[in-house]
Amino acid sequence: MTAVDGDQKTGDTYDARALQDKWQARWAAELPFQGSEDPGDTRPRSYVVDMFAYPSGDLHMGHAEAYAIGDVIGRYRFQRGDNVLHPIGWDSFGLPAENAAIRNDSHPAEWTYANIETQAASFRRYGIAVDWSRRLHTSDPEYYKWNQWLFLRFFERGLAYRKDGQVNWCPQDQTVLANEQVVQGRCERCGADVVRRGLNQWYFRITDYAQRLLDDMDQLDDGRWPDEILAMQRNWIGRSVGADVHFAIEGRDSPVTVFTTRPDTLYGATFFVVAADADLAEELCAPEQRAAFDAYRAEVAKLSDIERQATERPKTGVFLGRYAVNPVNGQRMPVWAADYVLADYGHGAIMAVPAHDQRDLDFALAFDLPVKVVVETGDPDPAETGVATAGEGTLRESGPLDGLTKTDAIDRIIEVLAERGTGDAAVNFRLRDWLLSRQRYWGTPIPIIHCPTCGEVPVRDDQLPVALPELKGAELAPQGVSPLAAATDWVEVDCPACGGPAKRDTDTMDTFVDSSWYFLRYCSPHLDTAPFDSEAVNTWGPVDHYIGGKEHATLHLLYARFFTKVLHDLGMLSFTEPFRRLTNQGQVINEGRAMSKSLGNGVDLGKEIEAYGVDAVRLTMLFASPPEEDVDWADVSCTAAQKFLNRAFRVMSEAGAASAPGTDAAAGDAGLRRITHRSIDQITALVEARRFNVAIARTMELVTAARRAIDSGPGAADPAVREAAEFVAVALSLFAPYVAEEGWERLGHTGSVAVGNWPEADPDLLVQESVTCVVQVQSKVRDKLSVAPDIDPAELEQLALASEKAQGFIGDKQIRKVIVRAPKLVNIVVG
RNA sequence: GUCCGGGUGGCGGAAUAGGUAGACGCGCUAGCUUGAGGUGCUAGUGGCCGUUAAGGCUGUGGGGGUUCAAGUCCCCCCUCGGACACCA
Repeated sequence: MTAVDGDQKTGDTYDARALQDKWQARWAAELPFQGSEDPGDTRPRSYVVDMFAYPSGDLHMGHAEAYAIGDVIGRYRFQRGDNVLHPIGWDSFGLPAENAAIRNDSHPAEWTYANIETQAASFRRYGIAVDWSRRLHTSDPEYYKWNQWLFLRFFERGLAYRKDGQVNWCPQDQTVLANEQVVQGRCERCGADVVRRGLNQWYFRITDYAQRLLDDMDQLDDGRWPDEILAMQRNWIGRSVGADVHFAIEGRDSPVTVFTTRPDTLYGATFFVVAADADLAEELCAPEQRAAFDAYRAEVAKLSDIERQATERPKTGVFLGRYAVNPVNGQRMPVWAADYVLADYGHGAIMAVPAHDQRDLDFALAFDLPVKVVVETGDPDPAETGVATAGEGTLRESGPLDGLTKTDAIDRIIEVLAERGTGDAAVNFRLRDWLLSRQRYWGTPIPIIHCPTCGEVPVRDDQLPVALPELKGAELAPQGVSPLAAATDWVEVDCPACGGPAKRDTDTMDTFVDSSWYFLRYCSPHLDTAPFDSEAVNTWGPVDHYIGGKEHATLHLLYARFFTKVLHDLGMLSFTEPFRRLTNQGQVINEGRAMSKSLGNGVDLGKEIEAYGVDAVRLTMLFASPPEEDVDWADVSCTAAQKFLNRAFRVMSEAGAASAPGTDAAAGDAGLRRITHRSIDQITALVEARRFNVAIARTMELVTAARRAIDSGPGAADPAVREAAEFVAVALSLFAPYVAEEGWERLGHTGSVAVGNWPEADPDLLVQESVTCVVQVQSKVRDKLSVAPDIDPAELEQLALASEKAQGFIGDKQIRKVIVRAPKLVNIVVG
């Protein structure tokens, strides 16, 4: 029984389950939430997108929170009369389906599509106002075909390429991972320790867009995206400014370049370090050091990322038996290989300045290398203290830089290097290219054919999609190479260029490719000639409001921005940023912790809905805290939400029974009307500002005011009561759509409340008859006066000074000053 | 270590062009309603002092400062959470 039992005394209550069934059927029949493509439709367009769901099972509390927030935003735009596009889809490729298929000896599609249906039914029950006709699934060939098409466009532009490299390998999932998918040395998905592996893999050249990804953030700041996300992306992109310096290496024809942010310390460089796993280290190693180097390299290769990144780990390395030459003073510097230098940042080699860089100092002290102070900072000698000095100071023992400040020295040395042709100003980014190959089955096949004579040959557009071969069960078991490799019939093809025997690429794409552009596909989800209709996308897009979790700060949200810029450059989009506004919902936790099976503190969404009804669950989530804050389910009460909804429902019912729609509100009780219009004014602003918890609080106040008017005021038949009750229905349609619909019907309306009913507040009714003015003496409140809102300041001052209570505190003290802020405050300063 | 957020009643949270701190809700207390329980309704509820009362004092992590006035602005510190983490 989902109803709250009523009895003779409490009057009408509603049965949540009956309402859910009734209105779900009505919405399904009447389709009030479709986006219109009619060019003659002049309503303003709103494009609201929730991050689509992964079909891992049924919806859980986290979905309930996120989709409730997106739904309020979408429903508000519907109420404002916009032409709203609020679509829904599924991110349906990915590992869990594959693992389930291996367990159950089935095909990943079975598990995937069954879960999608379960979730779709739950979404309908949850009452989200979406356009079901645009539904998409990324695992449909009609969708992933366009992943392949887009890949080929990237490939043509050199933005998709293959290279050998040390890649992140998850030994559990038996696949490589992008940098963004390695979280603190572990696989983002399964938590296994990631190891390094040398492999030849496909990459997207996201680094080409590093600067634009930074620059375009000025379209996203000022509260449009959370500062936190922008900061995380900025850090992830990691722009550093400094110089490239070319060092001659004895016995090598060409110099080796290093990047440094401290070129001013060049005279303090005492040794040179090459990343141990870089090809350069291999090349520079002198024969007599070969054995030591090989042994060291083998050590390094064994380390997991976790071990490698441990902060207190002592510095290790090996001398390569070679010398570099400092371009400014001819100093010979021993060349070492070490794993604290990263192969894929900068040039994979550094000049080491131990006096002014802590890592170099640690290394120097470990291997007894010289420390030379060239910036006098006033701090004690690094060689003695073990603490490098990185602050401001004055240059010394640095030739032409002597006496300069750090900042001036940086500018000067860059000039010197440039004059001599041994260096230049340079910028470096921490961002790495996006590794997109995956050695797993349930994803988009990479549409490339490898031909022994022609090399990498793209599949022709008219041959797309390259559909997945049918594999299932044990055939999908991870083996370190893609399961696709075993499908020999599928792999072995003729080369599209020369016709000779060739092989398909057997890797699939990272599923983040799918999610990098799905929000564009919604605008023309059934188009079969292009990934999306540019005109439709340019009309709807960019997404006005995007809702989803902040765990995607440096994953999906970064990739989607990158894709949008590339597609813009390809002439397919008019805009360069995909999401105008971003809201990150908080998590639903329980008893202070994330819900988890091991803690046994999970809360089942289905059971909560069963017990309290959808409306009460939605309202509870939205009222508990601001959308971006976490909600602790142990701290909230669905019962309270249920009680409030019943109160609201009774007000709507009683008003509906006592008067008819269309009643002129002007004749109604003026006091209640003022409250109603103030509510309209405030709730409008609060919803616009995404402050749903406060908007709900104001709705509660309005219900209380209407209740009072019915019970001890002008009575249920007063037109002002109807006006209040109708706005209650409209406001609740955002948060608790079922009871809002039913209440609207009780109010005598036919059709849905959900679209185009948002009222404007009447400015005349926003003016209060009287306001409370506080009278302060020495800034402490001593009296309160009821005054007209437009009271003359001089008159107010006189009233305040005349206050007996105020006089009691003034006594015989002299009045020094009177501050009047009519009509709210008067402060009398004595002394 | 660096970078972001936060610290307001017993609890979730309101209030920032500086101007009545604690809206709304939970919980709690009392009363009405009720066969009982719940629901519903009414009143109260930051702390301290005060015989109930009237009233007073105090109060937004701590300490300074600006101001007639500070939860809000400035400086210093403490603390909690998150992200990144050998990025040269």
